[in-house]
Amino acid sequence: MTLNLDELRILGANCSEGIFRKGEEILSEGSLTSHIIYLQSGLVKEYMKGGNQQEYIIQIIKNHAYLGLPSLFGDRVNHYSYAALTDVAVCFIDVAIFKQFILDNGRFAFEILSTVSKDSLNNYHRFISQGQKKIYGKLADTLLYFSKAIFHSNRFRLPLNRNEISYLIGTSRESVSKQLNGFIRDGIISIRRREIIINEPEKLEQISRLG
Amino acid sequence: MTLNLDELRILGANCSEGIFRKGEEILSEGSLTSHIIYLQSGLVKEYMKGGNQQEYIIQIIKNHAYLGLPSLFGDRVNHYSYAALTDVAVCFIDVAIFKQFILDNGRFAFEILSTVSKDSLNNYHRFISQGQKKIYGKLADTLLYFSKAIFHSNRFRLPLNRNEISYLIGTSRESVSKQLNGFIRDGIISIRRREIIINEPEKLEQISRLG
DNA sequence: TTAACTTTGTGAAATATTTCACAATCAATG
DNA sequence: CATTGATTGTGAAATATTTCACAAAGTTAA
Repeated sequence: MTLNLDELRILGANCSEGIFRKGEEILSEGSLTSHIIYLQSGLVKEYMKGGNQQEYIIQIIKNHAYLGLPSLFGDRVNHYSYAALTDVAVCFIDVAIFKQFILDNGRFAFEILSTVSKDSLNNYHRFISQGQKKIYGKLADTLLYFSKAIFHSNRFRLPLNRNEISYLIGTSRESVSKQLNGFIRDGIISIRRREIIINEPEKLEQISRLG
Repeated sequence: MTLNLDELRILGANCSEGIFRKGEEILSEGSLTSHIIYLQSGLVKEYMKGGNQQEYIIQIIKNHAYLGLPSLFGDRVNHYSYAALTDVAVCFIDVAIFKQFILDNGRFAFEILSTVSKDSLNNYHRFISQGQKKIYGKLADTLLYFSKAIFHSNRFRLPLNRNEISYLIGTSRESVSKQLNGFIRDGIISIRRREIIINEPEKLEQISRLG
């Protein structure tokens, strides 16, 4: 941590906790950013609302991360919405305090800059590689994303339904269904309800690479 | 500008100019970031090299912008390549100096953070909306992007060939060709060589919106 | 446990996109 | 200005994806 003791005390005094249940919306796009939100535990989806009750999912965020930094520093308004995929604990930090820390403490500024930058690199990379791929490539990417970036395991519980997966990779629910079952038929993965087991990660990597 | 006089003097002493001709590569991905590059004039494409001489274009960058900030703060290595689309003038700034400014000068840190954040918002938005669209939607987006974000005019010279456009939106050269000519047939745009005139911007907006 | 609702699977037809194979045009250079 | 190499256009066939219309499981709450 790059804040000094005084700063930590100030932060503690200006931070209030919040709990959200699975499915609840934490923040809605378009709202003014009065607080910055730090995700202490749980999984959150970052998304934009489209017309007719569909949405575009940007990324899944796991604990120990800030929600909406680019909106905070890039605009006066939140560009994305956030909803809890599991039960979630967050901490609301006053925006003015947070910004003052950036101005006063170079190391903190540097750290936040790093965070935003890493996030950008990761997301650009994901978007670019998905934009060029067929559905099987995109789905392979997504499964590996959950397996490697989120859960660090070949076995995990999918936090999204088929519809949401389609919002994440830009296809239709039905195509997700069919391709997922294609992977099952080929023995590459197993699914029981939402529990996923990746039997052949190498093969999935290969599909991801070849697109 | 948020640097003070001393800082500006230091910057001046540690900055060297560079000129690149149209088509030249300015920076290649994978290289260590020894200098940060400020684009003084011209247009640059930011891209990743794929296998077999194709590429993925992330965005077009115009003057008065830094190249590769996310790589600088997010990693030790450049993630993207940069090539001149027109003749280009840049300024190389020593990385150590630049980082020191961030640590020492909160307002400068804040400004750079803003820049990186705005860039993220813009690019995410572009990627998301493209990921969900058909070719005509993507192409409409691209034409509007050049018209509004880059050239501020309904009449401009395309800085990319058809292949590069396809790398930008993730389709094939032929599809770009056909769809572009579709727009011409519908009277929405006119093209002479690389000169584009958008005759019906509203219609293009509408196509972009409907996807 | 049932009833009501949400999520998922699937085949067939309708669309969209890519690929291939050339032809036509353009652009640059000696 | 002629030649060479790069860029662009295009139709037809091959693929990929979406859409529609249901059926089949799951899930939740009384």
